[in-house]
Amino acid sequence: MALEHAILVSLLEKPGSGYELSRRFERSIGHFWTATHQQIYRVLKRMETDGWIDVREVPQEGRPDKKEYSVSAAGREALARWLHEPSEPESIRHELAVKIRGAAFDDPAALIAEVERHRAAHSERLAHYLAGEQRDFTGPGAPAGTDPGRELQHVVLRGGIAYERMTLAWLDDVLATLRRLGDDPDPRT
Amino acid sequence: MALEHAILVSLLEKPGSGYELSRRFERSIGHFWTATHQQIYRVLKRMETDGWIDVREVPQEGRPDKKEYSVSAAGREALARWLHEPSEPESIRHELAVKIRGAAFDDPAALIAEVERHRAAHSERLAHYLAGEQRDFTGPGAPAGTDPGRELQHVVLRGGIAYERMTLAWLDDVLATLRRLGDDPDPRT
DNA sequence: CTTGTCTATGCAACGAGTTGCATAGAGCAT
DNA sequence: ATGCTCTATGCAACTCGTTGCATAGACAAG
Repeated sequence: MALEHAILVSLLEKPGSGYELSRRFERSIGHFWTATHQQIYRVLKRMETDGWIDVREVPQEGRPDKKEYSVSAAGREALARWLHEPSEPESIRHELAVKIRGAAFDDPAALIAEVERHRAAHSERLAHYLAGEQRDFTGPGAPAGTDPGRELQHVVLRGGIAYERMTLAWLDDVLATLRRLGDDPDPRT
Repeated sequence: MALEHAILVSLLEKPGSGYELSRRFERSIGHFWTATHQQIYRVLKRMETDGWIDVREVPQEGRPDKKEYSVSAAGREALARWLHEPSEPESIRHELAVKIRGAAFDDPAALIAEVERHRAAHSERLAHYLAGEQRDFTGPGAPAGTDPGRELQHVVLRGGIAYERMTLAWLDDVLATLRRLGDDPDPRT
């Protein structure tokens, strides 16, 4: 039930259309919350009905018109209410972990390529986060000053970076374990 | 679409009833995959229809009878097929991250108690994982030997431990940031 | 003897999330 | 002309996941 609130935060950071939101959810926000354009359009409609957001038709040249959404006073209140509610610590759903335990009943070595694929994807994500951090926060061209919004965006990004680094180290551990089991499936023979 | 496969892995590790599975999903398996008993009963029924698992009525004393499920040959094949399919790297859904970015439009200091609650929960989980690791893998009473299944369970557990340690460090970073913003909301005043 | 807890299974309804498809204007390449 | 990609929005159908409720036997506490 947090997609509404993720959209509110994103629209407060910068108003935009459903399409633009879906692009943002592929990028910065998507690092910690994903959503398809379908979900976004449907939820935007409900939020509009509930009076959480205002719409403005924006005619454009060279491309279809868009509906630009921005957060209303009622939307800000809804966000504040949610921020003050307690929430549950996240439960992880790691498909790869299921596969690793499942590999005990199949060929562990067959998983190596799959784990390497995941490792490459996480490595790419880390590089992407680090580039974003340089660009927006720590690099020479990054804006100076102590804007609370920027500080908070930065600490969330640092979380993403820490997550990817931890995951890379763990996947190396997994690969070493799988290779060990492949080399030496049964030391008694 | 991995709940079926998580159940297959769990039943291969040890056959059991829907109730027992739901307990396991609260514990070891729940560390990387969660499910309520409702979901488990529904999926078990479908898996039985599909011939992936066999049932055995087990009369019990002092408690209601149970249906013990075990994986059939077709179930093992289904698991093997899934293991050889590529899967997408996980997308995280971190509600707390949304709240942290949202705090820029509310009072950042008001989030401190919430973050501390999460920190305590993760700290408890870490202690729980470490106790399990001692008991089952690294402690003096732990079984010796190089069973591939145990090795793989251990590497998954190490992943959980790494995740909780990383999360605790990040939450400390978040707390420091929130406190800094609270002490010094606007240095120009 | 009633209340509460634990084991054990399940239905019904709802909400969240995914997938496939459709439309439509603009620009670009062949 | 035709097909391809990008922006922009949306419907319909489906699966996944959660919540509330119901049943029922055994046991323990008051």
